[in-house]
Amino acid sequence: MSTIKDVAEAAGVSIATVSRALHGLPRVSEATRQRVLTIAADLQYVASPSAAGLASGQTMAVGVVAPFINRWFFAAVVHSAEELLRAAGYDLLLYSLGTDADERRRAFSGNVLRKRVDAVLVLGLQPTPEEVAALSSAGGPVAIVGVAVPGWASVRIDDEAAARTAVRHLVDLGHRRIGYIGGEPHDPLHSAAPADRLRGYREELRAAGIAPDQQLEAVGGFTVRGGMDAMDALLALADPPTAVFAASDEMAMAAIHVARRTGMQVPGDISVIGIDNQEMSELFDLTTVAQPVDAQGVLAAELLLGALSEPNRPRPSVTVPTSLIVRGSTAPL
Amino acid sequence: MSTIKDVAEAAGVSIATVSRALHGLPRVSEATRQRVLTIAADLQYVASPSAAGLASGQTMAVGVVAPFINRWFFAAVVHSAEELLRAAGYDLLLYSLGTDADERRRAFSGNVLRKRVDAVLVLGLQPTPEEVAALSSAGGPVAIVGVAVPGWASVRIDDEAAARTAVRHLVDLGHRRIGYIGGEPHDPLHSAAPADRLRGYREELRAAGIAPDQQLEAVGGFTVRGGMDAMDALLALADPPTAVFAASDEMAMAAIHVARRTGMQVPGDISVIGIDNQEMSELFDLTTVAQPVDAQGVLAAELLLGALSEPNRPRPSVTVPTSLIVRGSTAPL
DNA sequence: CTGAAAGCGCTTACAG
DNA sequence: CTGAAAGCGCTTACAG
Repeated sequence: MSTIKDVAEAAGVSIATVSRALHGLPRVSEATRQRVLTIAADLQYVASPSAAGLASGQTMAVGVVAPFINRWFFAAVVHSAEELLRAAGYDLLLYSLGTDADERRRAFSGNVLRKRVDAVLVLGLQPTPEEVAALSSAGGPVAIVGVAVPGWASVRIDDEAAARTAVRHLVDLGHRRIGYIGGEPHDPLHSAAPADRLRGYREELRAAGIAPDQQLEAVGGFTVRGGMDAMDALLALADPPTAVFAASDEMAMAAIHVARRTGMQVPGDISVIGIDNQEMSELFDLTTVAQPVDAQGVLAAELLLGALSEPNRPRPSVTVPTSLIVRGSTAPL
Repeated sequence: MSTIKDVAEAAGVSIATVSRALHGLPRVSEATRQRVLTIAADLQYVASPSAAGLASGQTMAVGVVAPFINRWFFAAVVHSAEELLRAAGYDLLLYSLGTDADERRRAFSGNVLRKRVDAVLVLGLQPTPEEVAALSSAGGPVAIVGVAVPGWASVRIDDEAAARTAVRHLVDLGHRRIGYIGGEPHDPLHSAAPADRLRGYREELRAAGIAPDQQLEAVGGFTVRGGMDAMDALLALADPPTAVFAASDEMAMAAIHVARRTGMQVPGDISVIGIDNQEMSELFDLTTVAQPVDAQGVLAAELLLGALSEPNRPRPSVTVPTSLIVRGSTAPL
């Protein structure tokens, strides 16, 4: 495990020169730089991140804060953001919060992240004003995916518009009794998307002259299990819906499964539409509103890297477009 | 952003005493300890990981090396391992390798991880002997999920046995012409499971007196897209299979979709079985060999923490059981 | 029980 | 173009 001193001795220069050469700084002769580079490679020298971080004040790490890493959207975004971040020399520190409020407080307190990372990427969480203040005071730039936060760079889809697109599609097919499968009413994670999607659902119904009916709004919690339970509840209604809009593809697929298990035809007896367009959706022949997930990860990484290199640059708020993908799970009433 | 000096001054003690008090070390009076703790909390003091790491030689971080973080198995294992690791005070550094050979070499070189993390958790990769040597020489303990490596703690299922269970189920139903959908023949990631599952498939066929037929072995690459293509190929055979064993649920679901799209009934015309038992599988009424994914993540974390606290303890190799889950995608010939 | 001091391995003005 | 030296914020023997 060689240190900078080993490299310096082998090269016959000071450790300061080694440091400069390795960082591509000026004030090192080309000949010296080459010699140092060669020797460093020979010795398999890698600077100690702890020492470099202590001396420079930079950790060269980015914290990724998400509710769950094992959910399609978050995993996909992290995956596509990682490549850029790593190429820029940053390591990724993972903080998946689960539903633990304490864990969340810790991650957002700023004190933990402040000394560990240079920047933070927040996924799918709606931070409270206190959390925004705490994380912002940590000093480093923050980028957030899924919701716009003043002062932070953000990337998201227009959740309300996406929901309206989905409902509009069902309305256009002649449906009037349209169910909704969404998130928890009191989401401990304060995710942003669910509330916007619910609002979009209601708005588009109203725009079509349909009065929203609370009975038609079921809780799916963005899980397969929850989606099944929600669909069970909707089908048990005295006056069940003829179409269902689920706020995620996973819940939509669960809904289709439940409908079929009950002996109903999809879309013959009931139409189902989701949001996401994930890999599996094609297998269910699911009509859905597609959101570009790779693009969101890449954009978030780019915004973060931009903020890191130009701290005073304004922090953009980017909205990426969604698009209706009509497959076979929806049909005219 | 308070430092240990701020705490020391406020408490009227030396920084050495603050450090001891905060770490729960002996040789600090209870009264002093309490005072320091209170003041540290007031000041929201958190020790700088860089400084602590440089001084102590411990990073309090664990590196997670996996091919893809956005695949069901890896995401689920990371998720369940994270909780324990974090509770023990370790941060998680994510290294997802993709298919980039250079990136893989870097992660496995030992030099990168050595100075960044105290231990490494490898997921679903079959390291070469050189990689084992390199990572082992880094000094810290390594745990690996998905394959046994001498000298490393490991957690896995018996992939060959799981495959045999799946094939045996089909054979018991009377099938003789059984297709296989598996990984790439020349997997750049050297994943371990695919080869073992293929071997199990062939072995069980032989045990049933059936000669393996290369034509029935299709490449699905563990993706939905690949699974669909593989099934297309199998169904296009002059003498197509009456049953298909896919090495993952995702590929199995893709196979079912393709069969149905072709107008076939599942399981009426063709039976399909997978491995995993992930959340979605119930939606496809998929018969599968279940593997306990949470347990694997938890066990891997425990083995790693155990090795961290007792470096000389032997490194166990744990095999967790799989079980056949019979649903509705398989039927007698 | 407590403190002074060395040292961890770098980066970065400052001199030359 | 290069080096000596200070300093980053801790931990940890060593004294007392």
